Amino acid sequence: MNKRQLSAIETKRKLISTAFELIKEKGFDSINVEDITRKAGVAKGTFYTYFKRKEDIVLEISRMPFSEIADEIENMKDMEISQKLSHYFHRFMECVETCGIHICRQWTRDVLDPNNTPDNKDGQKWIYDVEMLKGILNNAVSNGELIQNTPVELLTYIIISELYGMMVSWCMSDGKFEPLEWTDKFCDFQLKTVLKPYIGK
Amino acid sequence: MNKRQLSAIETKRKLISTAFELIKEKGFDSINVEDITRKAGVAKGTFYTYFKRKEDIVLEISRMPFSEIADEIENMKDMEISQKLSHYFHRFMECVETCGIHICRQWTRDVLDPNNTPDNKDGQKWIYDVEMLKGILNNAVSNGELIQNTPVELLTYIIISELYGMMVSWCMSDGKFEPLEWTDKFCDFQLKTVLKPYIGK
DNA sequence: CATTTCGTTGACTAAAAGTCAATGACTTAT
DNA sequence: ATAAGTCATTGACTTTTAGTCAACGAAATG
Repeated sequence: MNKRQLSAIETKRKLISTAFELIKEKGFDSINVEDITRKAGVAKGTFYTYFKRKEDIVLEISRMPFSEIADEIENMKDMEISQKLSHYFHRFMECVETCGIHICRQWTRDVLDPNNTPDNKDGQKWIYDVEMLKGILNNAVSNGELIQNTPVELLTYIIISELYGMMVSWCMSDGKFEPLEWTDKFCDFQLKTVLKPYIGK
Repeated sequence: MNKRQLSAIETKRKLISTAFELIKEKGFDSINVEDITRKAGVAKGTFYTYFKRKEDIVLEISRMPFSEIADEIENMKDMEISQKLSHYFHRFMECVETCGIHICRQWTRDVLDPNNTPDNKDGQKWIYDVEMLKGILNNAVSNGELIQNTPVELLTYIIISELYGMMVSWCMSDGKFEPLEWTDKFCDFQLKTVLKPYIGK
């Protein structure tokens, strides 16, 4: 990797971290692209070298903390399904808290934005979550933890709904409650209930 | 009420129903304010007599179908809590289907939009839902259906999360599943589980 | 050293949201 | 009946900011 490529990566990194700070503090709509580029020390046009639309940077910002979760789950291969899912829930909400309300708000708005071009679809963490969860469940079916005719697709959507619902409610309520406290107290419980009919052996 | 006031009401009604059709068909971002006013047969400026921002009309559009639910619940005074909640879930999803994916998407985006001015806060169905649910639960506590120290506030948020999570997941998945089918199959079940520890007598 | 590549620049364009002074049909007062 | 006043309506205009692009020049290539 040569000097040019390195500085390009550095420029993009700088833009992402600057945007993270600015959005976390002031909110997405209160800042414009020039605020980001000015603070990052580059020209406005540079932003559009790395991002198609202003909105796209939020997907990248959130990808950072959330992507770690996938690796962590990967390392829990031999643990039982409820532990994996509990961990996933807990860490998801931890990331929600790390990102803060402005970024979670905007992230949700982005994913619901129909102008979000198909090229960005892979920037949608949403997709990964669906696949990751399906993987966890399918795995549990393979090794007999869950019975053969478990409705994996359906359970995936139920579980994801719960998580996203929690995040969205948190944003809507302007952060009135503690996301983590809530997950730890109630989601685990609900999780076990949803899975119970399908537990094998 | 004189002729002028009547025609003003009619103008607003026309704008709302025209916007409903247009947004349902093409999506909020694909149409502009002039598309709405042109089709409604009024000038652009008229839109801003009735709505502060383009976004505000979506809150009004969705208020129409959803507001009926409150009345229906009111008329179920003597029924038991699980029936009330089941009905609420079912009707909520019915309204989601009636509004269609474009409007549900934009509605969620609006409620999460920090530029949504405080004057509009009462246009946010969100608030009504929270209050209505709290009412149902508090009622059940009063008449002994639920035990005295039921955490009403917490349960309210859990139930709402579930509903909104379902709607948001539906929007995110581009309408891949049938909202109503889902609610009827799973939410009732989950609902009963969440309430079980607090059932009185 | 000549040539090409490509990250960077910032003035410029585009698009549509939102404004507001003027209008005239309708209401009210005399 | 007429004048005075009100207010819903109008559409040209302003504002804002996202997004474009031709030109630049430092670094890579041969």
